[in-house]
Amino acid sequence: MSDVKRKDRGRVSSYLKKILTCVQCAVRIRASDSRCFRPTSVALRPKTNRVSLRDIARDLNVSAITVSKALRNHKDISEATRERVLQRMREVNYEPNLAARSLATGKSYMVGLVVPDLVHPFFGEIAKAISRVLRPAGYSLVIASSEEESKLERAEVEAMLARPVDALLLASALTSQRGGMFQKIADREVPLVMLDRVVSGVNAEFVGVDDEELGFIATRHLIERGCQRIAHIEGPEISTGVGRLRGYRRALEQFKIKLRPELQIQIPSGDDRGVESGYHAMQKILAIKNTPDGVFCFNDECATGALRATLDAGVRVPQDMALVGVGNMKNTDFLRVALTTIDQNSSEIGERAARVALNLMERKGEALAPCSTLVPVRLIERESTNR
Amino acid sequence: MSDVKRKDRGRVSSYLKKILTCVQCAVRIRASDSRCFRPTSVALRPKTNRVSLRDIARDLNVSAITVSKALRNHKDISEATRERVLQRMREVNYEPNLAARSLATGKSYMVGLVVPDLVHPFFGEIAKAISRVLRPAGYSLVIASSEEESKLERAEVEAMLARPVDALLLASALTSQRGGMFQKIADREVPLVMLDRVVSGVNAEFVGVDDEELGFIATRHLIERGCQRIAHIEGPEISTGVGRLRGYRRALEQFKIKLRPELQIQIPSGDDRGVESGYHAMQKILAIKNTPDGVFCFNDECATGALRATLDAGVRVPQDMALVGVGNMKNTDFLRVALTTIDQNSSEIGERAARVALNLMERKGEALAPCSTLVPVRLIERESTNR
DNA sequence: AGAAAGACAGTTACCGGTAACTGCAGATTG
DNA sequence: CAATCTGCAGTTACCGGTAACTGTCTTTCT
Repeated sequence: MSDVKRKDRGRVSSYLKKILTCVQCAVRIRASDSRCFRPTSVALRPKTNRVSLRDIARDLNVSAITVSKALRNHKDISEATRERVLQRMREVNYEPNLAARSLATGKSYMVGLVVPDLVHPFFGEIAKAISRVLRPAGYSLVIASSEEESKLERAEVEAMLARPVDALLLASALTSQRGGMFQKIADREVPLVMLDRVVSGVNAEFVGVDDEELGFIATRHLIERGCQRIAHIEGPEISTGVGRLRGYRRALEQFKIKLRPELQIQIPSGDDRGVESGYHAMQKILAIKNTPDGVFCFNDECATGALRATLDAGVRVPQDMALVGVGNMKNTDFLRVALTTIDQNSSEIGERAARVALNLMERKGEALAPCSTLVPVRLIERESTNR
Repeated sequence: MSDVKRKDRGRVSSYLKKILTCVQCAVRIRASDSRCFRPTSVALRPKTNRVSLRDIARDLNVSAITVSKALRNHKDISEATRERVLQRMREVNYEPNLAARSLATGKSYMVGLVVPDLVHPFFGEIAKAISRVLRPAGYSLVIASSEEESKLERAEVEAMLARPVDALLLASALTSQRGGMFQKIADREVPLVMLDRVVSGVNAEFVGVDDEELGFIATRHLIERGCQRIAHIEGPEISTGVGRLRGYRRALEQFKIKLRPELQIQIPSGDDRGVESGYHAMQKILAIKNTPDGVFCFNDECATGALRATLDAGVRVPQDMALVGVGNMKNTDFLRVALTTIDQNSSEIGERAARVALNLMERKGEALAPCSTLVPVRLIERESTNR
């Protein structure tokens, strides 16, 4: 009741005022002040002291769209006008406000990247490669680190969606699809590319390596080097850890080596303390009777720790113990014993992911079935398995 | 002439049309469609399928500002209305469009970070720390890598200014102030914090270490360990390189050791090929007659290369040759010979820089004189100087 | 010569928020 | 009991761009 009444009132007054306002505007336009709409109060001053498109328009006595068109090399602007506009832009150091453009066009030319750890060179390389591809296409990269925490990851992803970003690249720390984050991304129809790690139940583009194959190659290499009792320092319960474990098992199976569950030692999420975790895991492995003679380590960090533990225990590498890591981290070739490792080709991953994202952004709408892009891995043989 | 004429015409028609339009609007408002302003053509459909503030307003039969105020916990909204609004927001998964907000408020809640190399753990740590501080304050980090190229750096900085970002953190690859980039930043009055490296002639906040002090400490350590002939693998011509060199010289001077210019070998910008550069520089040093017995290396990468070259040449570390690096890179404690190094406390640098940026953003306007924030460094003694 | 097409600039109404002000009922005050 | 204050919602006019459409004037064609 009262609702209706209020509305009614509002309607009538709005009707009258609108006309009045318009008359005022027209009068002010007559005064040839293109910024006439600004209220007389101090209210809305420009918040940033940057040149706007309309400033240039006013200077040149043309309309704003003319300037806008000239800026974007739109066709129906004469060469003379365009030159005049561009000249003035240069003079006053004009730069379009991307927030405004984003609002008007619905495109922000920002791409979000969320990784579990910025410090890890693997993700650093990926970020670098992505940026290298995206930049020439006019996109900026907004990077966030989730610190391997699912809560933070969700928060960061939501912030990115709010920006909004035109596409999202995500190396997820999540072990499973929960909390509706992926649903939200899908609802917004923001192109999504999963990096390095797949999350079960999420139907999105993926770019990374075949971790099972990787685990297989690493383990087979140990077998070929004559290892009989092969342990595995196992990563966390994300797709990479699980995949590598599966590859390890498949290799043992294929070469008819009996699987001994006690030779699988799992370490927690392998960040800053990866080396330490590897050290402790290795100590456990060394304590097993009928000691293993080879270890496939989830990554180079824990392999480094494992190497240290082994040498500290007075066990020789590679003679008594062979070690393989993953990641081809810098300096792994210059540890006390150079480390055999699997190179994941991180910059290739980044590059591919960026290309996939670009494609998705361009042909948005006609959704093709999401694909996996698997980048080949490469075994790098060094001292730690050289026997 | 014709200009005036055109204007005149335009004025009159605009006057009439404006009134007509207004009448139309009022009529459509009567039809109680709050989105009445959308033209009848297919023209401007919402570009993103996300819920807007007005959608919620329509659903709840309130006005847009009411929703906006409720969202931001503005005071003059009743508890009941606020709850109703928030409830609906939750239901429809509303998230404000930050581009729109940015346009309206002039604040984007984005902070730009430009570093020379994303892969380098030093900058990775800094980025992580910055993000850790900025996130709780509601800011996102937009990161770009300049790959140590001044051209790229300028382009990235301009892209950031265009965004626009609320503040800029910059570890510049520039050796001097050229090209007006800093002028542009100053004109826009975007708070600027220089990281790690100062650029001569730029008057801005700086957060980093005292590189001269660092060089002094490193060199003094070599002297204290009994080195007599100390070489320096010198970094590029940026403030860090120059500062460390100066510290090296000051230490020699203070301890009355004659400076031999041939013992200073400069390496180019020390990125991906830092190890390699260090290797070659060390080869040159080893070829000098009256061979040095200690080397202060610009950073850990080149120290790693230097270490390798030394061992490859059959020279013992630390007995015949002591080495000091800078950066406390991961794994430098586990090279063939654990490396003595100077820790720069990168996450402290990042944290401080972020805080400085936050302060600048808050009390924008009342410009205080820019300060230098110097983070203390720490010598980490390891095997490579243990004699 | 008159009609149709083309080149080019301008008008309008947004995109989705927000600041500042206005309006109104009910409470408080002089 | 009128005047003022207060609490709460609404109106308006932006922020700085842009798409789609509308007019002119000129050129070209029939």
